[in-house]
Amino acid sequence: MSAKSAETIPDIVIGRLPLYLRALRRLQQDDKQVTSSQELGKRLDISSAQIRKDLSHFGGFGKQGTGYQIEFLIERLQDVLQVNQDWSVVVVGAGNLGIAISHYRGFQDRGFSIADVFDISPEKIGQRIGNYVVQPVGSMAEAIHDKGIKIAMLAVPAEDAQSVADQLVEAGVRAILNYAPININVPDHVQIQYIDPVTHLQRMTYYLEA
Amino acid sequence: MSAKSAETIPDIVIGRLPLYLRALRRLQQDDKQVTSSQELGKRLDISSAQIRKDLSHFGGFGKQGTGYQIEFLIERLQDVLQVNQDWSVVVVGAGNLGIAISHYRGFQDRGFSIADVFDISPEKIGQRIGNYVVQPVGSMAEAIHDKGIKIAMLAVPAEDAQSVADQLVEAGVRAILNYAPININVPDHVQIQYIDPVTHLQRMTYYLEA
DNA sequence: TTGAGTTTGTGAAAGTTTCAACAATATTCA
DNA sequence: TGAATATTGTTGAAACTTTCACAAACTCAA
Repeated sequence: MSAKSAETIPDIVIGRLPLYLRALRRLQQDDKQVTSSQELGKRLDISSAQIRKDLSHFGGFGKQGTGYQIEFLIERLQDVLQVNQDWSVVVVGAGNLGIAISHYRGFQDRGFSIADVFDISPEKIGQRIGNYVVQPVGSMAEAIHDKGIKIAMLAVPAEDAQSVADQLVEAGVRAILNYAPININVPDHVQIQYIDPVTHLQRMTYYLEA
Repeated sequence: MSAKSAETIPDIVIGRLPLYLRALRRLQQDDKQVTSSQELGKRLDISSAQIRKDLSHFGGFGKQGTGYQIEFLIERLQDVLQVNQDWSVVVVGAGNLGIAISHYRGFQDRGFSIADVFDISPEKIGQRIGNYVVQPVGSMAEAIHDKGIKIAMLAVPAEDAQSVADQLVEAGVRAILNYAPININVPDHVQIQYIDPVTHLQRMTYYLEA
């Protein structure tokens, strides 16, 4: 019943909230008004008890006998995750991957806008990618500082990832989504997440019959 | 000391093996011969005890007082994950994302080769993407069957993802890496993994100061 | 050869996460 | 209205995961 804002919420719970949010928005698109932990759980392949417990960390969002008002729950989750605002993000690296990221339409309506795209290579600089013009890495720190940017997506070669990450942190970035297939060390006050499709593929091949 | 091949290895352990493998290959590129659980742990931000325990599930790969022979450990992990062979993979969806995936050079030397790229839209079919020519989805099942393909990467719009996944499973695919921002239901004998950068970003914004 | 210094593999303890079950409350419909 | 049905939030137990701590085994230098 009560919001337990004093305690620390387990990170694993936080990690599921974006999945709930994504599923809820889809239900909303299908013109549904109300859902239940059971329905949501079925879609997400997560137990209904888990979903109720996760949500209960933030207060009583549901109604016994009825379930959850989708619109209301979406708003609450957006508040919790702080995606009820728009975050400006920079992309570093304008190779194939950086270009694909910069073209991706899916960030906008989920809380993120790409502000600038940077690259180190002279032949990339000045190149147009959609609405962006590739900027030199040399001007990155200033742009991040001036625009108060806190989030970066890193799409540079693995060899350069640590050094670029260091520069980003130095410039004030507090969250990095790293697409380079290498681990990066950042200070405790900086968030880091990884995207490496090959690790997912390798995790699956373990279970395949040869 | 002993390989406990009879018991089931926790999936969470399997999920870390690709990270170990990735870090080891990087150490190898730096011409290192030997490493320790401590060194690896420092790079990966995982405790050394965790790494030793994970590896011990598969047998004693290390030597007391010395550590792990990098080349040997890489081979063992590749065996365990079944990436000591090359897996043929199909890409479905030839939009921005599918094109970026098809161009990505990073699959090849980690155990995966793209065999074919499919799309449903007539204006995409026949289009060249690097070494591939986009094939119609109509011919997908036959190609998958004939080539014995077990793995697919899904880069279609969210609306189409479930239906395409169903077709893939029907055609014999046993592992799907889904880039569409939606949950998909597959039978128990089919592996599924997700890539949705926005969920990672939203997980990080929770921790940022507004 | 001996002793100091490493590092593994592992059993037991501590910590974390999931799940089952149920009282409380709401809805529906006869 | 009242019985049948649905669904939440929560408790406590079960399951799972990580960490601790140490004997055993190896290296190296004196």
